[in-house]
Formats: sequence, C-alpha cells, structure tokens
Amino acid sequence: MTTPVRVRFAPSPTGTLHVGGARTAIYNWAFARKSGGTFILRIDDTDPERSTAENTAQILRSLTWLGIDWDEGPEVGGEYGPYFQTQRADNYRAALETMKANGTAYPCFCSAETLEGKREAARQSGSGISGYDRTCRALTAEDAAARVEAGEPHVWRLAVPLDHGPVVVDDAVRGLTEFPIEAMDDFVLARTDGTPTYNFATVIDDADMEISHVIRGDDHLANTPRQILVFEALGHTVPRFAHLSMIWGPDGKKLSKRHGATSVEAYDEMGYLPEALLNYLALLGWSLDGETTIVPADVLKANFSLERISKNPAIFDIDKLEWMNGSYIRDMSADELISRLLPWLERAGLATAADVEARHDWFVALIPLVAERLKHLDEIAPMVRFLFEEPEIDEASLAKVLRKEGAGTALSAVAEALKACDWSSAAIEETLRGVPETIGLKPKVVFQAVRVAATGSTVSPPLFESLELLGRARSLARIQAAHELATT
RNA sequence: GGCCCGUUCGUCUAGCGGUUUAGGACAUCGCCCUCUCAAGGCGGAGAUCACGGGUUCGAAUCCCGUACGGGCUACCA
Repeated sequence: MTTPVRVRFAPSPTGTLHVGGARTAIYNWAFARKSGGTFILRIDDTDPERSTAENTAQILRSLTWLGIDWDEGPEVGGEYGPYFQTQRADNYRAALETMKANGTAYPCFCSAETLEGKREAARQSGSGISGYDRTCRALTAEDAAARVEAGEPHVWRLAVPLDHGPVVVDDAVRGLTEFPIEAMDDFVLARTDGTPTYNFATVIDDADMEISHVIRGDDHLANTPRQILVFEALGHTVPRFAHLSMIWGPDGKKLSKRHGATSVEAYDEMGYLPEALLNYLALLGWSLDGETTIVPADVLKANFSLERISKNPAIFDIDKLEWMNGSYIRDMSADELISRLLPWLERAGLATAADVEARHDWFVALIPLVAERLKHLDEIAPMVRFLFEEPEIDEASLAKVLRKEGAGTALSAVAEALKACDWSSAAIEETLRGVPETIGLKPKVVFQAVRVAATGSTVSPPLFESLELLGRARSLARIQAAHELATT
C-alpha cells in the first residue's frame, strides 16, 4: 500500500510572499490536488528577530488571492498542529531527548570564537576540510554529562555515523545524487539557548506531520543529506524530495527589488489577475506538454507531475506574464471582468458598485470595447475616463487633428448628420461613413476629428460604439465644442 | 578550498538513442484585417543543443573531462 501524499509549504514570515515562494507553494498545492493528498501550510517562524505577524498575514492573503487553499495550517487547523514552529518546542525537545538517549546527539562546549578560529585555520591550510572537527565528540559520556550538569554553556550536535557510507538523495527532479559521508559535519541541532536550528526543526516537523514529499527550493539541496541523517537517527522514514531551481531576474542574477516587483501582492496592485500569475508561475519550470501555454488552475490540478519539473533555473519574464494576463482578461466573461474592474474604477472615482448595478447593460456593452485592449486592470481608468468625465483635449491632438485642414468642415457635417440618426453603434457607423464622401475628405480625417472631439485623444476604444455609450446629448455637445475649437 | 547542482532560439520550454531540415509560446520583424489603438490571421528571422573527448551503425539525448553560472560549507532560514 502506498503512503498518502502529504506535502507542505513552509514559508518563513521574515518578508512578504515573493514569486519564488509562490511557485513553490503552487507546485506543492498542485501536487497534493493531483494526487488526492493533503496540502499543509506551516509557518517557519523560528527567527524571532525577523518574523512578524504582519508578514504571516500577508503570506496567507497572497496565497488566498492566488487561489491556493490549504487543508491544514493557520486558520483551518488540523490534526497535526500547531502549524507555527514557535509553538512546537515540545516536539523538538522530545526529539532531542530521543537522540540524546540513542547516542545520535552529543553536547559541544566549544565557544563560537574557538570555532571561528578553527574554521579560519582550515581555510588557510587549504586542506579542503571544513566543518566542525568533532573535538567534543571525543569527550567521555561521563565527562560530557558532568559539564552539562554543571551548567556549562553548550549546543547539541548530530553525531554523524562515520561508517554510514554515502548519503543518497533520490530527488524527484534531479535524480540520484550521492554525498560522501566525510563531507557531513556534526552540525548543530539545538543552540545554546535550547532552540532548534532550521535543519533540525524542519526534519522534526516533517516527520511529525508525516510529510511524504518535500518540494522546496534547491538552495536546500545541499542540506538534504544532513536532514536525511536526522530522519535516520530518529528512526523515521525519509520523505521523497523534489528540489526546484531558482527564479532569476532578467540579468540572470537573483531576483530582487532591483528588477521590479518580487512580492505577489505587488502584482495584485499592478492589476495582474491571480489566475494569470498562477499560470505563469506554474509554467516557469514546469510544462504540461511543451505546447500548451494557457494552463488554468483546474487543468494544473488535474495534470501536475513532479516528473515534468525542469532542472534549470528560470528567468522571470514580465513580458510573457503581461501577455498572459491580457489573454486571461480577454477570455473572461463580461460580468466577471466587470467585477474585477470595479475596484479600479472606484479608485479612480469613475464609478461605484451602485452605478454598475443601475446601468448593468451599459457596463456589459462596454466590456468588449476594452477587454482586448487591457494588459492589466489598472489600464481601465485612462481608457474609459472620457465616458465618465469631460475630456481634456491635449495640445498634441489639437495640433495634429483639430487644427488640421478640414477638421471644422468635418465636425459640422458630422454634427448635422448625427442629428437625425438612431443612437445605436450600427446606425452611427452608417451615418458617419456617409460623411467623408459628401464633403470630399478622407474617412480617416473625419473619424479622427470625431474621435478627438468625443474622447479627447487620438487613441481610444472603437469610435461608433464609444459614441453610443457616450449618448447622443454628450456626443453632440462634444462635437459642437470641438468644432468651435477647430474653427477659432 | 571542499561537496553538490545546472547549461536547447533574446526569454520560458518540448525533446528522455534513430519519427528532427531541433517543435511550441513570449518578445521581435513583415504582410493582411482596420475608424485610432489593440486583438486576430498569415509569414519571416532567430538554437553549429556551453565546449572538448569518448561509447554507438547512429547522440541534444549515455559516459568522462573543461568552462561558465548557482547552492551549501552558520548556534540564518
């Protein structure tokens, strides 16, 4: 029988959720969903200096925004809690006691200065040997116990089994890797103040929570053999590992603020859709079939596999994310898009939820005009502002269009023709298309004049539909006003 | 220094010994559509598969080196 899949995402709340962490979360989550397993969220807040409750809250918010739900963890609880490392001290203590009792952990009394000196000496000699020299491991059990009893400051170290042979890591992404046991040092499990180190706490939690697969960043790959040794010292089964390569900035360097936004929240604020970010991130290191680029969450959950995760690091390409975001915007239903756009319209002071409700059909009619022109939601306000407020005609458009030969003639002819016109985009189009020929001007000249008059800009959503949405009265008034501008 | 990992178009990737004149997507260029901008359609350019040796009838695919990049080597996570 196979053990049930239990995976975890264990962020450290020392900062906000960034895109790299988000991708790790997505892979864990997708893997759990695909295999009918359990996705656990654990907060690794063992660093009291840098961990904050605000960061934790922000991480939860970002995950939720992305559409990632967890089966166990903060807010939802679960049988393996608590889900904050700071609340699991008893577990670490108990595990350490077990290791003391079975001789796989021993106390070390060397001071930090002594160790630093030894490290420095080792570096100088170029012997290639690094790590702790196991001085205190040579102490007799009685001697060590007596010094601990006497209250001498000490840490607890792992007694690496010297006869172990190479530690093999069977990684789901990288394959088999062997680490020589000689390269493993007796690393610190518990600090002088009794708190566990990361490499210890994480193993205890993964063991206690019965984690079946550890899917995490490959900066942990070299720590894996150390952690395996702890699993073994405790007699626990070792989980399957899958190490994900890093996400880099456009210059091939570690992704940082220098490259623009790194936090998930920032993408929300820039008007990106969570489903687009999720899709983009999922494909940054994983592929469905090498052909498909649009992979929505449900497809991801039904098809994700560890085998198709790529080994090489990926560069974050904002251009592709933008394109993907536009693609999701275009594929969205009108009502859905309206609800996503509303916050941006509200923020710009253009419309409220009450407006949308009162003029629902009008907003639905607006959607096809803007959907294929938006790359991010935040672009909506400048695009449709002219429908809500009187536009300012900028100097460039004035010079380029309205002050050009024929503009005045065109506008008065248009105003005249439109008076008797049904106010539908089809009728408006038919009417306006007749104008150029009667006054002997190019269609483009006429239409651009009307566009600038109605929208204040040479670039706008489609003209006839825009006029329809603007309404007869406002359209005619603007054309009239522009006519005066053109002829003065 | 030591131990590990990675290297296919500018970018994300497909490829897991012959079906490959190395496929798709973004970006880019051109054409078409067209009331502007987009979107869309069609097409182009773009990768001697990091390099050098092997193994094999045959290698992007397997092995060994080299180079470059990265990680770990903390009483950080």
